Amino acid sequence: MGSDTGMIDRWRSLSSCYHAVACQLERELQDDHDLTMSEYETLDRLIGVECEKRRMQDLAADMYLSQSALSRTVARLEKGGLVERTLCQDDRRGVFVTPTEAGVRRHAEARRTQLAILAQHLEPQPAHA
Amino acid sequence: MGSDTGMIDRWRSLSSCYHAVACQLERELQDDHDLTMSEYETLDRLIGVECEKRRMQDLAADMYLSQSALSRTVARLEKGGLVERTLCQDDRRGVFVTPTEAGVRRHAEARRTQLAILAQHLEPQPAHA
DNA sequence: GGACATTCAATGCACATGCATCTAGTGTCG
DNA sequence: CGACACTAGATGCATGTGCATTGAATGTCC
Repeated sequence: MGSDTGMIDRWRSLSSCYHAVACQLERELQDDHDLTMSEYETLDRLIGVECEKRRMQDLAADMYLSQSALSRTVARLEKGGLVERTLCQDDRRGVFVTPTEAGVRRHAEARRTQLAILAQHLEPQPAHA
Repeated sequence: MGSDTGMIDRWRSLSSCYHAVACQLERELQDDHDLTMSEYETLDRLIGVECEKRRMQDLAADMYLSQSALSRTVARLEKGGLVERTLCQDDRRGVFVTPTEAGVRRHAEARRTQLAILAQHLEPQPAHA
């Protein structure tokens, strides 16, 4: 039970740290760049990869979003002109998602906001500088 | 920029760890105890304290929930018979929230689920056993 | 005491999410 | 070829959330 409370403490600090960062990210990405955190993360996954074409499913794999949430997130990004959805010829069930030029720009801008916020919250303890 | 990517990595692992735990908590608390994670957390804050009377505002203070979300969470708990809301006599704007007997029981049951899940995810790295 | 700012909690509203379902395209086995 | 299981992604629906506002009670200043 000593270990129980230790575990709970770790969970609480993990949770509160996460929420502190997430809330601020959500707010500032929205205010300054008109992006949801999920939208930013999605763009980020699309751009941080050599091959700039990814199927929905591949995206979903390393994101915390459910399949339906991702589908709608991509729909929003497309509506905003930040990504394009194209049918996959090999397997016509699949959908390729590619960032547009505007998407790349928006991501670059938003990234600065993200870095600033992360620095603010995560910098103090440079576990492995 | 080396430090940037380190920071981003830390954020990603924080985020993915949080979501892994949170998703499972959300699901199992719901399925086994008919509780939202927020509802459980609220009960937890009410019970983990000697003085068993807390104003909404005090609750909100050490929770990640917004004021409105907390208000509705407490409303749901009350509807489910797990807490009671009573007017605060000193300051009649305030509201005291107290767990009912059923609330205490439900919390105790749910706590076992929580501990099991936390152990599963957080135990592997006993940073300070 | 009376007007005005402030605080606590509740509520209208818009929205992102997850679950379950649906549609369409693929694979498989006879 | 034809039936049936399976997979990819979209969508209906219910719900939990945050922001902005409201309503009531309190504090403050003259």
